[in-house]
Amino acid sequence: MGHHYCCKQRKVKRGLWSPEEDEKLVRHITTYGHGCWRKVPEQAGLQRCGKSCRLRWLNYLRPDIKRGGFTPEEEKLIIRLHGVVGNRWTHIAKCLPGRTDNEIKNYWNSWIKKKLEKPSSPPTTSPSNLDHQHNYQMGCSYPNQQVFMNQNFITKPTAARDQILYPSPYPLFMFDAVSLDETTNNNTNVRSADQHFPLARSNNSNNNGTWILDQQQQHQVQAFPSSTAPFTNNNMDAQFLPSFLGSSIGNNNMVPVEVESCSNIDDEEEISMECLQSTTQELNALVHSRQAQQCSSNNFHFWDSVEGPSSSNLRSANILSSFPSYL
DNA sequence: AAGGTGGACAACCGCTGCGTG
DNA sequence: ACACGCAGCGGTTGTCCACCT
Repeated sequence: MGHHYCCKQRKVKRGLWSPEEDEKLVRHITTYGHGCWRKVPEQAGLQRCGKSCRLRWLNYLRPDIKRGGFTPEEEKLIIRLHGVVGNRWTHIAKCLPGRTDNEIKNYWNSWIKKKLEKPSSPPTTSPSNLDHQHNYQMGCSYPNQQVFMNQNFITKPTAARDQILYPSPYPLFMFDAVSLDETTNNNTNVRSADQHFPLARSNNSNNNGTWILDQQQQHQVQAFPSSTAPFTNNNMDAQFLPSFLGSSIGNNNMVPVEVESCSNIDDEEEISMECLQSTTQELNALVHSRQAQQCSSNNFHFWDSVEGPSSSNLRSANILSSFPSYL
């Protein structure tokens, strides 16, 4: 595939923008607004694609762009929000005034991801130590999904592993803390979600699917509608849950990595929590709007992608998005 | 000083979803 | 219901530059 439709019609310049081009674009947009982006290059006298103009404006020329390095607070917020929404950079960017999705994405890819993937030194599999480590594995993107793959776990039959990995009728990205805790009693390598993640299921007796965003803050989050329970232990393994820990991915692939616990993140950032709540509510709305259609057709996905067996370079293993791929 | 390497950032590409006819 | 145009999004690639050997 080639250029965008609007770029095929005429010769367009590509690559870095010159100061003159920037000036033309800024002058045009500040005077007339962007209107239809496709017409912008023509009206502004630029040999650029409208899409390119839009990107240049949004990511660089906008007057409210905040320049300079990310503050520790911003970094914490990014990590936290990424734990909720995954790679949905625009959602994260909305919570960081003056920052663009592209900037955050780049920052994440170049810095935070490395930080989170940094291998513990030296790696240890001692169960007694595991409780003090903040490790998680490939395939377990977020702290609330983490499962420690020690020898005991790896050698379990696939079904048993799935039972540990998917103990809840809820998707992994909102792990059931209760189930996890129960599992933890039998397997010390599984950590409770609420130790690491601000989302934990409410203890209310009717178990109606209400989740609490950071139990201390008591932000109520409706994660899934109470009326539907599309997943049962009987059907989830075969239909929804890939046994990605099967023979194709074995012990050798499991590289412990160290990650900062979310519990270390300051909770007093009111704006962060508001933003987090807002983002979560937005996502819940999405879930609500699509839940009936998706769940009833057994079309729910838990991962956008799973590291395949051919991958040998585990240091570069991606942080996998745990978000349902339809979101 | 010159070449190699890796990180940071900017820009591009292709896909998706939405609005409209 | 369908096709099309378009904006927006996220992944990927390209480029620049600082640092290292």
